[in-house]
Amino acid sequence: MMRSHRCGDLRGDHAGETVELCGWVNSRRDHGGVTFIDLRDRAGLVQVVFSPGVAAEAHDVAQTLRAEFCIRVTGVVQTRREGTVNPRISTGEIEVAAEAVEVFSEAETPPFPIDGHQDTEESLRLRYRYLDLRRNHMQDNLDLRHGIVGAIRRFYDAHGFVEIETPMMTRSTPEGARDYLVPSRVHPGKFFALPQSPQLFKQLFMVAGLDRYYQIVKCFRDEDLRADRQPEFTQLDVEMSFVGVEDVLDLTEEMFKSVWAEVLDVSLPDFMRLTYDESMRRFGVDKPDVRFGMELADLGTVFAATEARVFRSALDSGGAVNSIAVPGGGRLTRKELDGLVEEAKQLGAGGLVWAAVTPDGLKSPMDKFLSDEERTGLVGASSAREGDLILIVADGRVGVVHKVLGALRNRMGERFGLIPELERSDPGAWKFVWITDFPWFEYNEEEARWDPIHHPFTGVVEETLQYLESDPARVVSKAYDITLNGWELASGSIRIHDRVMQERVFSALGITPEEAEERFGFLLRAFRYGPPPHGGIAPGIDRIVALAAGESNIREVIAFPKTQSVFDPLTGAPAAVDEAQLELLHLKSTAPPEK
RNA sequence: GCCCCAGUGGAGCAGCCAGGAGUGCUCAUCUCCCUGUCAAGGAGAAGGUCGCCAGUUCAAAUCUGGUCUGGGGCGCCA
Repeated sequence: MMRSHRCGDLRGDHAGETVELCGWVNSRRDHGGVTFIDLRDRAGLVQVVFSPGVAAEAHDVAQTLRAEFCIRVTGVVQTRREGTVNPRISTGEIEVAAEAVEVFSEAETPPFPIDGHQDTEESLRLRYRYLDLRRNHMQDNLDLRHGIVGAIRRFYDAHGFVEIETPMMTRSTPEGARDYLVPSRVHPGKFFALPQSPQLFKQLFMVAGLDRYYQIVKCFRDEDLRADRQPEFTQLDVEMSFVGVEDVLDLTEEMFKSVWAEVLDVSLPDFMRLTYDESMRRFGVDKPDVRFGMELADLGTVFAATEARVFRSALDSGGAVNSIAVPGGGRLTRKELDGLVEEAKQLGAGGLVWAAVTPDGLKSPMDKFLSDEERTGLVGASSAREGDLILIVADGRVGVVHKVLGALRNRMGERFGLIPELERSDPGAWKFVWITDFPWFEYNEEEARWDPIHHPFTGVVEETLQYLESDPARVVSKAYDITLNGWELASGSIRIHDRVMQERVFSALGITPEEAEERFGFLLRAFRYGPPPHGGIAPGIDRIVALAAGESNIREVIAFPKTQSVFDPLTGAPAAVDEAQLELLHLKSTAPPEK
């Protein structure tokens, strides 16, 4: 070994020891005589002192060192003189008196500072990701990811699960997200698809009797990116046989508790549970951030007899009038209020009615259309206090009302500082919520048909089976999500294991037996051979780690992520390929030539 | 496909609303000084086609249109 210790591991106990350290020059403080180097490795920083009187040769070399040179230092650990201790670094009680230094390699001046005192534009960080990953912060994130993945594996190992790999080159299924395709050289004109999830394979494991399966696996979806979405991402894929909804919920909750205990030393309380309906009614979204209040209020009763046209027509057409009360929102300027109206329109609302609760009563563009009872009822039902701002959305479509107010609630929560800063050691900082009883179907306006909210293999709650053909909106599924602080962390369901039942569902989805055979024939065939009752869940690893790390986007916990336009500034991928390569794959590009 | 924000020496920002010479700040870089600093300090220097293209104007970093890149969001994401 070239080194005896890691820089960041040295402590007072090491005083007197001769050590060999390898690392990068974090900073240099040259006093002409004595020269200090902060040496950095994965474990952290340590101060190295070069004194001309102690080691003249090493001191000469120290003068030539620059940021990010990779070096080895041999020296003696000594406790620092009184008054020179640095409490801001973990090794601050000691320093290393250099006796010799070896320069492994010099470094050009880096394109951005590595010592982590200022943010850098992300595209630059990604182009030089290897330098970005030199930062202790990024290394800590990757280390946390490793720790979480390890804890997950230990948990499932201890519960009798077996990790099995599934193919990366598989068959395209036209539902769901767009696929990434892999052309076949051997089969002209045919394509493999990269998996959006190993869904069908894990169900086949259950048919096979493999009982308890899990896998930590890459999945691929060709959709537009977000802070919590990358085209390739990692899932913890889990499936179990002979279980119902409660069994999966219990075990998964136990898993999260075990990971948080092991990795963050936090003992999580039992997870909150909300049905989908309750979540939508109270928070307007199916991934509620319950770290703050500002819940939606239903004003249907208040405005039951209203003359105000926007409210009247919304209620008459079977829609809803809902509000939120933004604490302290009354201080917004007219311009800011106009901005909110614009935001609401952008989100799909016809408009947004605001009403400020002032000492002189309501101040609102709607005020003249309201009766006294309505004014009182509005403030009361919205739980608004003086100084608050009530935001009201009315629409003939309840879904629009929820969507707009749900989004505004999240934005207002952030803008008005209602979301407490994450205190990672506080069990109360982690608001896990189970969302259950999802509707089975959602209406697809564009295609004028009913689509599954989860996927076509999702089980149906028996009591609602009767509506499968007559009233799809009333069918409840055996699907569930875990959300954490407003992020969807996991999705799962109990599956259909009965072939006849599965065919009935396909039929309700408008999938003919021929189409079903074409797309999922291999699953249906498998289901002829004694499939067990089964179900599972698939938490997103990138999101879990990002939340645990306190990051607001998953790129911070992925070593080599892509930009929002699906580009990797480091490698330049995606890139053009030779005509010959295309020919071999029986492909011809129709893309216009590059400028 | 759509909406919003940003792009100014190597990094991070201010300047833009209200047009008047590339003006400023912090850090980095280079030279010199300095034996206890720790985001060292002091003195000096070098470094920019204000993302790009067009328009308005006597004059554009600044106003207008377009475009590219990055970020946040809507749509999309079974």
